[in-house]
Amino acid sequence: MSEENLELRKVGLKVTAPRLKILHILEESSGHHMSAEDVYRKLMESGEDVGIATVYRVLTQFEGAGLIARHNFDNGPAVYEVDRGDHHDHMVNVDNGVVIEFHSAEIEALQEKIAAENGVDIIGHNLVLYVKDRK
Amino acid sequence: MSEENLELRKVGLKVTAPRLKILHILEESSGHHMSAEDVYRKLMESGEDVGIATVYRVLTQFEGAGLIARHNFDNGPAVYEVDRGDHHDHMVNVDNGVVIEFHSAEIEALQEKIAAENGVDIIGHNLVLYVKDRK
DNA sequence: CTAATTGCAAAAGCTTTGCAGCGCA
DNA sequence: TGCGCTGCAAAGCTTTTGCAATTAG
Repeated sequence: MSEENLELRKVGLKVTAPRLKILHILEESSGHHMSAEDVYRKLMESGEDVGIATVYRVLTQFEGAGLIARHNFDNGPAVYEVDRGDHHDHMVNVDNGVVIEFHSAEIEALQEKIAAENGVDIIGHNLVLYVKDRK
Repeated sequence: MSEENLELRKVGLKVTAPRLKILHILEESSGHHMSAEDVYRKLMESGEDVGIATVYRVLTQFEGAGLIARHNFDNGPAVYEVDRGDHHDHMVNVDNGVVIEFHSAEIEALQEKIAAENGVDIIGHNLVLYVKDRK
């Protein structure tokens, strides 16, 4: 029984061909962020017979199960990446579309401090820096 | 000549009824964030005859002119607010939808530092904290 | 006068949903 | 076998666009 097989069982999802294929695509595209359309295109390229609706449904389930993380960069479609537990934020280079991941414990600490000052608890956050190459 | 009238001229936009009305709605709803649909609904309530397409076009123009700022909170439609030049980020209370604005010079400084470390310049950023009331 | 602006309706882009059939456990 | 899962097509929601008529400067 493969690892992906186990990952799916662990989160209570039936092990089906579409789910395995989609999870596999996301794992091998590690480093990139994939939109539902990107995943669907990859499936088509592999000659797989999976509907776009299934891609959306599976991505939503994976996200709910904590297997993947969803991000919304400004406009454009939502993108996903495998959630390795290492939280990070993103820098999007608007010149070439390259996405750099980063993490700042200091920023996170400041966020907590600000939330505390307002009497609330943070349950999630979204930080994206839009950048350009320095001339 | 009204102030709004001047604001429009200053950014090179013709002074038309739809633009004045939309700018007015945004200014009097200060504090809230308005989606295109929200603005359109207000126009309808006032018996104004403005198309939703015009609302979208005008909001886009206002944003380009720096009169207003656009935000994308997770899912849902884009929302706008008058840009008073005071940059700030947002905390969205997921329990009641309340949006709190905040600003942290420390966080901004850290962002600049991180960008510098990666050899890029920040041209914009997006920071939203999703929070809950503390129990 | 003339380019900018507008309303309408249609279309586009992304995502969700209804439904009947198929397949995992 | 039974419920979950799937593909397809249709619909939904937000936003954009083509076009002819209108209007600001």
